[in-house]
Amino acid sequence: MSKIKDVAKRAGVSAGTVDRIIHNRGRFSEETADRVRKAISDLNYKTDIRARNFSLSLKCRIAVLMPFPELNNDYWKLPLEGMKNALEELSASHVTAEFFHFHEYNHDKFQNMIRNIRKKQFDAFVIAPLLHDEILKLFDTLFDDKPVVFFDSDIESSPRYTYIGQKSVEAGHLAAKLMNQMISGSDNKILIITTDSGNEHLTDRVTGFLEKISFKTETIEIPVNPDNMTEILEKIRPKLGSEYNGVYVAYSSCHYIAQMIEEQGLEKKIPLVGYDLVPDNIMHLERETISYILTQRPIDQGYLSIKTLYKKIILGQESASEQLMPIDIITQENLASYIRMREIS
Amino acid sequence: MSKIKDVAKRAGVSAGTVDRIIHNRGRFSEETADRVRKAISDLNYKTDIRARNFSLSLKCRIAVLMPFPELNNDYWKLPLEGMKNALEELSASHVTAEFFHFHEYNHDKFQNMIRNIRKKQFDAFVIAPLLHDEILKLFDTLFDDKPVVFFDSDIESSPRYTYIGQKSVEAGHLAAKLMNQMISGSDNKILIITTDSGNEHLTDRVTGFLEKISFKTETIEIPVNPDNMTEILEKIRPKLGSEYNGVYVAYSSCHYIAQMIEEQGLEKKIPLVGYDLVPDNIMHLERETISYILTQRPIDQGYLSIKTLYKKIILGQESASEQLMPIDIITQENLASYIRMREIS
DNA sequence: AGCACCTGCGTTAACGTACACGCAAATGAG
DNA sequence: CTCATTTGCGTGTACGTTAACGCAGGTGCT
Repeated sequence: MSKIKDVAKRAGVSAGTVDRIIHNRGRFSEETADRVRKAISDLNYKTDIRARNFSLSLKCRIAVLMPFPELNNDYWKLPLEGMKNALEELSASHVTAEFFHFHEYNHDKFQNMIRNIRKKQFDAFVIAPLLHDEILKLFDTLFDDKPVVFFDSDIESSPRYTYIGQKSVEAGHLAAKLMNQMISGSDNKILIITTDSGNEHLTDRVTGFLEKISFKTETIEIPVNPDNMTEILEKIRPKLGSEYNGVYVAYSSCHYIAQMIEEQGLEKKIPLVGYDLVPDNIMHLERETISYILTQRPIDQGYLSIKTLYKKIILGQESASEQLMPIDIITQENLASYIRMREIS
Repeated sequence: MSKIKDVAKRAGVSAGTVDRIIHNRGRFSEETADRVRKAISDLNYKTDIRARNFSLSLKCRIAVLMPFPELNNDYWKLPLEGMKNALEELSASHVTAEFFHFHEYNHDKFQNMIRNIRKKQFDAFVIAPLLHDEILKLFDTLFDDKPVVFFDSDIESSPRYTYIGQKSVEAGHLAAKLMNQMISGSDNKILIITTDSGNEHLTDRVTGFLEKISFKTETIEIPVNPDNMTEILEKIRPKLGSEYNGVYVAYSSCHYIAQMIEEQGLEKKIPLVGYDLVPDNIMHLERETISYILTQRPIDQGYLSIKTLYKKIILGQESASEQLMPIDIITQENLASYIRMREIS
């Protein structure tokens, strides 16, 4: 391995000059630059990243903007867990993060949070961009040219660095295939449950499902923060097993239905497909009141978000502009193996 | 962040002494050691890993011992791919590997390979320990105290550092559940295909399957390197769809059966469950002649094998002694998302 | 007592890069 | 022709840890 001094000697200049030419800073003549560049390629010089890191003692201070972890049936705890894993792994590399949480529908508090972020210095951002418009405005006023990673959902029109996430239409297709397979006979009806949040993932998961399902369907939209949840559920209860022969829940609230199925003594008789390995869903998978849970690796999404910024800022390695997770099928039989995996990090 | 000199000052000694005490090397008195340890905890001193790496300029030269990549229907290309990804990511950290491939049943050539390995210097080993006894002998004569990672299968009695792999009985259970779900009626028979290799994973996958399958079964053992493969297949062909109502292949050769199913025009009529995303299986998944493929993330196994050694040798971070992969269910609908994932890293 | 050896610890160079500083030569303005 | 400014490049130091080296004082042996 040749060093910067070797290059300098070969080009007949000093190490300082080589450094200036490599980083295109300070002043130098084009002729020397050519000689130096030739020497670099002759010797196959690569700057020693360890010495570089040591010398620069780069820091990577990340601000994470995402909903409160306990929202959506603890869903947001999952990417959070992945981020914490990455941060621990990289703690020695001076990668740190500060977390800023918000409610999806409280714009005032969001603005307040942004004011807090402005008071501090960050080198990069990880964001679940649920509040499209608010986030877009920040590119001019807050992010400057600092790298921004979106996870969970994307704003394609934005100058973000990378999106780490999911393809939800495909997930809907898969859910429909599993449902089709579990139900025999033709005169059946599937209940689809979603919310009125306007969340793109949810509409995509429903659209995909409808494209491939072989049975009649009926869709119920549950409000985001329902004050009358029991009432809604009670309307569904009597129809389970009679009118509805299967249930598809497009988000993490699947366990509510599982609970009712269990109370009605209909386990294993009503196929139930939902999303996300949140604690209540795990419990019902174990009892087989939920047939299948689909996930797009939220823990990995969190992990990769931090890791991607580390690679860019500390190692100077670029990543793909889109990193899409596979759709995992989880059922009673492989659940344990998934939960074990979490402990690996 | 306090530095080693701060600790030294506080304990009234020099930096060299602190270093010796931290690493428990050289000579020092217990009294000074106590003072220094107190100073370390008072100041919450952590050795700066970047400075440490820079100073030591640690190298991690890994020898990888595994079957030739093209064996088992290209199966071994998968962990190999994961290792190459890790090596590229870590190239800047002076992690390098040399690959030594063997045939599972050629002991002479294996010994020859070992002689070649002895000629060079390695800091760590990654091994698919298919030849149990041969590998066990190497702990005394080759590995010394260097860390050894086993992947794919394990030798629990050995002093290896970590095992990265699979739980195959569970995979068999899952395969049976999927098969049960795809077949209605009761008077059915499932064909089970395995080999006579004695490979533990295969027997476990069959055992697990038998524990949970609801139908009659018949098992055919195909020799490892069959000279009469066509003959064997032709015996099966006429029974497909008549005698056998489903096929379970416990290893990566599933595509042979898929091919026959296609030729007989029995697509989607005969459920077929197999293992591993090798190219031929991918093709048949797309055509839906294979219903489900199960995998235990061989690419990740390779990736983690290298990464684990990097963490230990370069970062000084220990890993769990067993890292088990989840069992992934792959079908036509989520296949694309899995293949996309490969390109992330 | 004399000598060899051991113990505990301080000193120092080395690792390779980045960057601030400043000198000398070249250039330009008047 | 002089002085100020710009250009091109060399010098030197900092970054924090490691580990070789060696010194001073103590211990043990003959």
